[in-house]
Amino acid sequence: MTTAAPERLRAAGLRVTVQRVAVLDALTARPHASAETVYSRLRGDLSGVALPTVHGILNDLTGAGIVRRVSLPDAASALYEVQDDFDNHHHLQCVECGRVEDVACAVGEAPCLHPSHDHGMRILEASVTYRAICSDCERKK
Amino acid sequence: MTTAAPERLRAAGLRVTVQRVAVLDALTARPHASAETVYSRLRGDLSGVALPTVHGILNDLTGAGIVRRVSLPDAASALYEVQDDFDNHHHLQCVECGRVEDVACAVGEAPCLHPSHDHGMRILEASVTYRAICSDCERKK
DNA sequence: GTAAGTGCAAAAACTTTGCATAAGT
DNA sequence: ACTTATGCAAAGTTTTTGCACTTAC
Repeated sequence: MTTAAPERLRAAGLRVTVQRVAVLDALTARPHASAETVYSRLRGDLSGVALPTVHGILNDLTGAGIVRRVSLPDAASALYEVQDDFDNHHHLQCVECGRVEDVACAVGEAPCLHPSHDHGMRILEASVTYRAICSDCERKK
Repeated sequence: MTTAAPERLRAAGLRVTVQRVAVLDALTARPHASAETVYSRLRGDLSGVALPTVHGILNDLTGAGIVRRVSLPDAASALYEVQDDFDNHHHLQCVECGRVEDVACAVGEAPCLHPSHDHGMRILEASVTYRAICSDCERKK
């Protein structure tokens, strides 16, 4: 069961504002959204939200660990998704249309993979990205 | 054994220019470089290279499969490295200083991992990124 | 000689910064 | 009340686009 937005914010020690709740709800409804995408969704519900504010909120939420920032090779901008601590998944992206799908990770806990040599670094997490071509794009070629 | 830059370009059907050779050589000498980094290295050897040209060259080389574009979560810009078809490696990045290290992949051929569900997509490649903290940065804290 | 690549300037896209105003606790 | 967040404008970065000029084949 997913925890509601206000509780998540309070638990992280952040103030509960309509904007933050709206961003979290928008991301919960549709993950893998860019700041721009979230912004355009909010414009329907909230009167005067500004794009820089959305960036600021996403940064705050990312810093608090509520949201995860995902950098995919075939996306122009950073994508965001709500962080479910117990759901360590990975991403599958179509190199043509940029569509993103979640893929369950075989191992339950993060980091789910271990490098052969750690170069003296302490591993925080492993993320796997699959570059692929979706059936729709394959057909168009 | 690595193939020399001009041969690589010709093999890919690209014209051999001093700029392209210089970019390839710079990337071979030091991988994980951004367009800006490559640009600043070229300024020493070549007279009038422009940053937009470096971007253009990197795009051409990436399109031809000679160079690989790497999007890491803790790097502001895209990084590039020469594509060695028989060396399928992954990346380990320090979240503090952004340092990048290569990690050999257990399996020799790409894609070295397979998603549990492919969502109807044809997988092209899998890339693994480890977020970590290097010993230098750990000490500074 | 013809097609392709480069140089540079200008612009586009994404994100951050700064400060007055507004809202949360 | 006090502190923190938002709105907006302006600026900073990274990357792309356009076109005259040059170079590779």
